[in-house]
Amino acid sequence: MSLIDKIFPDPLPSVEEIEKKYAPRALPEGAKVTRIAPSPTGFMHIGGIYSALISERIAHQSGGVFYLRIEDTDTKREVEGATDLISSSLGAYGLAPDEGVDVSGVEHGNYGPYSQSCRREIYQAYIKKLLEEGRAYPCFSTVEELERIRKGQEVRGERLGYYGSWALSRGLSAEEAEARIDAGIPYVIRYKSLGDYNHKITVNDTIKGKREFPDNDLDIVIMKSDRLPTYHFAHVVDDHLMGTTDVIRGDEWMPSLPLHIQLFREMGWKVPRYAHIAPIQKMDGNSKRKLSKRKDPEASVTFYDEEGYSHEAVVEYLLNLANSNFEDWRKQNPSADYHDFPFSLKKMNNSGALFDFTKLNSVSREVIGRMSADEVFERAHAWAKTYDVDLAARMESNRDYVRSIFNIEREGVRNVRKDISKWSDVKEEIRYFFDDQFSLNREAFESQLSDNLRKDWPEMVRLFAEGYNPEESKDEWFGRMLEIAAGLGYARNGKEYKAAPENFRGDISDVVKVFRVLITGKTQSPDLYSIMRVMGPERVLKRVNAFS
RNA sequence: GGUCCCAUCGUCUAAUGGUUAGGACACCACCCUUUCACGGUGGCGAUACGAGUUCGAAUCUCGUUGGGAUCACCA
Repeated sequence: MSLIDKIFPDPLPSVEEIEKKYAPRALPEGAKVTRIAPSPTGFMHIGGIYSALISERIAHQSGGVFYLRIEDTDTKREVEGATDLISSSLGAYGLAPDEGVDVSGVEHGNYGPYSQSCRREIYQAYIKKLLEEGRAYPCFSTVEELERIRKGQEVRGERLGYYGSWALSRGLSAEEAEARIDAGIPYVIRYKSLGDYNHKITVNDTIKGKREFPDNDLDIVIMKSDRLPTYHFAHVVDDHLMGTTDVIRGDEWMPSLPLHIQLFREMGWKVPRYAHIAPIQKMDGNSKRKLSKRKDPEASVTFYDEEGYSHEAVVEYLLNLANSNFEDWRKQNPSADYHDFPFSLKKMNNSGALFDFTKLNSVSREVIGRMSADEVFERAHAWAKTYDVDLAARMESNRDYVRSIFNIEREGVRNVRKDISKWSDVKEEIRYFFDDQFSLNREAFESQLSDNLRKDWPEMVRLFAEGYNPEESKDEWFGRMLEIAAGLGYARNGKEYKAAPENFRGDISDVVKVFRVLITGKTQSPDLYSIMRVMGPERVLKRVNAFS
């Protein structure tokens, strides 16, 4: 039995068979095939959505295909249910792939299987071929040995890695290798690199542009001792077979680009276009770092769900981060679908951007500002059902009431009020409309008033209650406010007051403030007249007369 | 340490050798106004530093400084 038979004793498909099965895709000219290839670690990073969004746009904008491939070759890190999380997150953000595993766990597409753990034989077939051609070899170095090599390189000031004379197993004879396999010594398969470190290769990245690197001369591991491929090898095999035209991935892969290109050429395959995207970062002290799974809650997509950021808002924010001209486009096309925005990889910046909550909130307020009251209700309610059941119940039993609260300064208004940036804001926004959640004591009330107001409010309240007509129009209501103001020595408007403050006890805004605080408990609220109409006369009078 | 990369307002960025260095978010002021908000107008605010090339540099070159990525049987 030869060395190769000892490594692969079981029958493997031939590479010809495999190639035949994965026929080139019949796609129109210019159509791009992209993928999102996450590891099922049980964590969905916002950067994953970012990269998926970019890949999805590039594919679908060109009439191509966007697919999902699960990179589960690291069995140690794998977490159960992780694939579901990936599929459902993509689905939720409107990024459902054309091929790959969907939310219900069913696989679609003709280029599968789309989980690397199910493609073991495919990788092995190609590794076997490499072995037969003498382009790969088994390596028996232990971790300790590797560590020793590294130390040796360090003390000599030499470059780190498994290459040249440091590549101990490279020169092993077939007999020696067989003997070790027979002895049950664990091994990996390494690619025998022919690259010359002193030779520079140039790569052309769609985002980063032309880059020069020393060629790869490292004999990297292509098959681990668990007989699964490493990322490097799986990437090359899969993206070839699955017909990826544009590999869009995080720029932490940039340094291994010479290796990947070398591998593509070794296999005799067309090298895809590469686009490396810079990570979303965060300020940590004086330096920037990637959004961290451990330290930053906002790194996880679940955070946005919990906070109640709408998916559109997150998408628009991300789009904005990727192509800063998106916001100009949005201004020009306020009601257009974001899918109509011409996304461009070239417009992406090649250093990472800092995540900015303030901007996210702003984008988000705009997004919600575009929604109808019904939409706001439905969306907020859907969120509340999972994240705030009390709120959900309240909304359900007061459907029309809450809907009309949402409609204050919304539909039919020139400029929509924008005070909700996420669904978790809703609770606070509607709280004071409910008697059981509204409480205001005299002290709290008076503490928000000026000295003059503290003296005058009982009279204001008396006058208000006296003339209150629940059916009055906004103008009538305001007319009465003006009368009350004038009668008590308050200016009719701020201008008048400012011109001669010594002549007045305050201005109309002070008068309104008394009622605003009585009715809402706050000095800030939407249009008071609308609030009163929504609340109804009973509630209004009760609150206005609370301390009289 | 080796390799590679990056550097414009606080943040995201525009300006591909000639602009009063533009916009958005945030902040401030004013206007509108029934407080707040929305909206409108304006303001604050940047080419990291040092040389060089050029009539002219944010832009090209070199250096300095600062920052990032990577150097696994992880992806």
